[in-house]
Amino acid sequence: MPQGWEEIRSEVLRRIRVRAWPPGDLIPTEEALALEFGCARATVNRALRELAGAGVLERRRKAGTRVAMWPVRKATLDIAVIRQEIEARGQRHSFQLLEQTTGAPPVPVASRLGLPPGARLIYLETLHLADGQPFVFETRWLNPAVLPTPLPDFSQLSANEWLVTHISYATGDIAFSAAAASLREATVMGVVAGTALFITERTTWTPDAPITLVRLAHAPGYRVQTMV
Amino acid sequence: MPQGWEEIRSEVLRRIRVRAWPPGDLIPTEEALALEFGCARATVNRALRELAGAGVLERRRKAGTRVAMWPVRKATLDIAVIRQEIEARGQRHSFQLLEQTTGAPPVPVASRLGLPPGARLIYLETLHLADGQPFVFETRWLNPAVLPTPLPDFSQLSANEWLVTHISYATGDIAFSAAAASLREATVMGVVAGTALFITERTTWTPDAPITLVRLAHAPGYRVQTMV
DNA sequence: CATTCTATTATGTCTGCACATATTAACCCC
DNA sequence: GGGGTTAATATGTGCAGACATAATAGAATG
Repeated sequence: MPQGWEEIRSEVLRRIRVRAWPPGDLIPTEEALALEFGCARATVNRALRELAGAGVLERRRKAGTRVAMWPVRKATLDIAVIRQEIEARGQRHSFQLLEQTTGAPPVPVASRLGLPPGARLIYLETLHLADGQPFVFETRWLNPAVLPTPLPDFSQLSANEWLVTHISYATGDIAFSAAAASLREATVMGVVAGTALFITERTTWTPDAPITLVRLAHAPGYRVQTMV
Repeated sequence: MPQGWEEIRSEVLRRIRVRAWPPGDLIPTEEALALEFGCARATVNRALRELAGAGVLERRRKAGTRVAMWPVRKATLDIAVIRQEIEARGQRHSFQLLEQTTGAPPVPVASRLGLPPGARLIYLETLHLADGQPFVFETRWLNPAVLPTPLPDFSQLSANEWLVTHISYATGDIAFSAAAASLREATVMGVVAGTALFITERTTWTPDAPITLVRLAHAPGYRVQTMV
């Protein structure tokens, strides 16, 4: 049994769960709770702030704190480097650089990266293997402006890993979807064309320039999982 | 330009991004940073704690704070009630209860919920529509022990919504995957069998008992998106 | 040389206080 | 009653100081 702000957090959560404080209800002020729990207001604040961050409470100055009417569950996913993800499963990671070219990307790619249609980008196709079996097929458009000259050798160190270690903490967005395997994907991954694949798409930016747009097609059976 | 702990957070992040503090690097102590920024240690602590929560920093007592070597990006997804999700797109939500039976679930379902193989559960099939078009096909196993008698009328208020409003803030886990549409799913959703569907699976618990296991098969084109 | 004990150190958390800020509720005046 | 101003209030954030805790590095021991 913890004590301190974590105990207050769980006690408040307990009261919400047993519906002592039902959804939409206004709960006591920080001051009142501090008095009840015999602690400083800052401690209560810490606990309630956490719950508000998790979407359980809604807080507004002067209006007070109320139990969220529509609990927008916030699921947090850990997005790791592919090699790490495979090794965390106890498997051996390897990869093959299947293609590397330079050219003008399709219009949707350029526009998503905020580049003019004629911009020249590097295009990479990499197959990542877990214990020798296809795991992820990575297709990537990469902005050469963020790379050194001469270019890194992406057949030795995967672009995935090179970027993480050489471009620190860019921002970006991630999307998940499902798609049927294209002929190319099917061939590379050794599955029947049309197989349902789990797709991850990421766009990454520095404050100044776009870095990369990558599409990861995961082998059948892949799952992204969270503990809430 | 903010000031206070948020300014410290962005300044630290900036230094990491420009590689003044490269991955794996030990950064100054809270005390040193407090001195540099001319604020209290608590303020620095707040900023660094946020960055550690985001996976950018790794902190250990006595060992100090270092820039994460393998940035495990934490993507946060908002999981809303289906009706809300549809209405947020500016579409009209409706649903049809297609089936409601009671019986022993398949063994994998029972074991995932931690129930004995013979336990009797309620089984529901619900189709959610957006502007009259199939949006999500929901198949759900529900523990009757958490329900009142008589049972709620799930043809009037969807199980999805009933649970959210009557069972406050349970815990659980969420998984995403891709799967080919089964014959049943294809028929219900009006797609060709084998179409790649985006699947969400959720297990939900109270502290005492399992509540529900639900599988959501989303219509083609569905995406889950995050801003990091 | 290996191992256990101990002191040191950086972070984790708490307290009590203060002031800032957003927002509501009350008030006044027309 | 309507509309705009003002006061009250709950949360947001800040500070300085204190002690707790974990983990390391060094000292003492076999």
